[in-house]
Amino acid sequence: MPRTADHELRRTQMAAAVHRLIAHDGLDAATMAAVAREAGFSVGLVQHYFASKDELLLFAYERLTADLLARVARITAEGEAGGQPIRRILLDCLCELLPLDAGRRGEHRVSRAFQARAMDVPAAATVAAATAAVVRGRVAQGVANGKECGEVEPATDADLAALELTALVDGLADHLYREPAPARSTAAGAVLADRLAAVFPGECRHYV
Amino acid sequence: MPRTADHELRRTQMAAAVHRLIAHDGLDAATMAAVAREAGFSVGLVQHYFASKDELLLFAYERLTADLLARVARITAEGEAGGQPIRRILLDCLCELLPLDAGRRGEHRVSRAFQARAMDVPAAATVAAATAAVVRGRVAQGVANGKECGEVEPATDADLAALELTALVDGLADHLYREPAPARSTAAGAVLADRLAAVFPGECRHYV
DNA sequence: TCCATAACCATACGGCTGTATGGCAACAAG
DNA sequence: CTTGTTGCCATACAGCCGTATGGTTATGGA
Repeated sequence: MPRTADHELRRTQMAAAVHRLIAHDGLDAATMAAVAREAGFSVGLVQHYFASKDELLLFAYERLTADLLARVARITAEGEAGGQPIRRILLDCLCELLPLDAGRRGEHRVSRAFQARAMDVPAAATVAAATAAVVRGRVAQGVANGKECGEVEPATDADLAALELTALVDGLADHLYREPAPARSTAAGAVLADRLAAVFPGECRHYV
Repeated sequence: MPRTADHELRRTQMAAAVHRLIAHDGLDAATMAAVAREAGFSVGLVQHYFASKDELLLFAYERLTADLLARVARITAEGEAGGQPIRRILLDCLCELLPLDAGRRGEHRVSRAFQARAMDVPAAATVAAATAAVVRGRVAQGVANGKECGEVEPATDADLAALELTALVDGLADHLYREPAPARSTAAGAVLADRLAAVFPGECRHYV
């Protein structure tokens, strides 16, 4: 066998270059030549690892959403380990989705660019829909769990509550990106906390 | 003077062509050549009315938001003329922003494409921010008016309520676009109506 | 050592882009 | 009926795009 390379590493490097380019200059800036330059490779090598530009962008999108979901999962795990009430864990998770610092602002920009692309490219639409469904499902599960432990009223519709909370955080993210003033951030946080408090009015009976 | 043409009409026709192209095939489909063909003109004529493609797209964006705001204003005027409570008027206005039929789905697609572009083009960002501010301001005004006539609790923060409602409708629009199932539409409508009922719990004392 | 094979690169190519240019046609004003 | 101006068009052009092609380099196994 000839020399070997770390395929996973290479693809990760190229996806990261795509993310950086989009975060800095938008989706149109992520050309093959620009991605290669940004990643420090030749155009030919990018072609070697991705059959087409579409495939490269799709991989970069999937990597982005996977990273985001992993972060949310980590926050959830930490909250559960720390014995936090579900309301608090969900608040942390949803706040993680807001563009509250430079890093998340960049991530939001990349995410929105791909979501716009998802309106034209079916494969990207699948990724967008799947990601949204997972997030909404996790929130719905949290609400359902809240009923078990007494944080949530039994009459609450978990799916409807999850739809409201995820839609709200999506919209707040857009507003926050347009108006990055600190006052806006605190307002958005207040709205989110208020709605979560409304859905989770009780205390977890396991800790009372 | 030589022969005259209706500048406003021509520009409107070209903006409409841009809208149709984006609604059907995305922002990248709106090339100069495609716009000219779609509008039934030559490329040179499009250049005659718009100094650059950026200017054309910006005009098309402004026209889109102006049309939308005009529709909202019309709904508001009709609701007031019909003696509807503010809660009901706001619900009609916000539902107008949801992609509930083919026409509004197309409009949503165009709007999102421009919003994505607004992340790269400052002039477009100005339009996006201004439009969002106007909508939020109108909702806040509605809440403030609701206090006057008894529909809203005096302790309600109008700006915070407006932020929540506009963010919610934005997020719901995205969810609805991804999942056009009728069940999702009714769920989104239920969430919106529920939140409006929470902000406007009272009845207008002018009609009691 | 040698060599098959994968990693990697430089470059060429056709196609499409936005814009610039030059010219023709039509109509209001004199 | 001219005439100057504007509406309108066809085409040329430079540049960038994604992709195809051919070649060079390096290395794990025989």
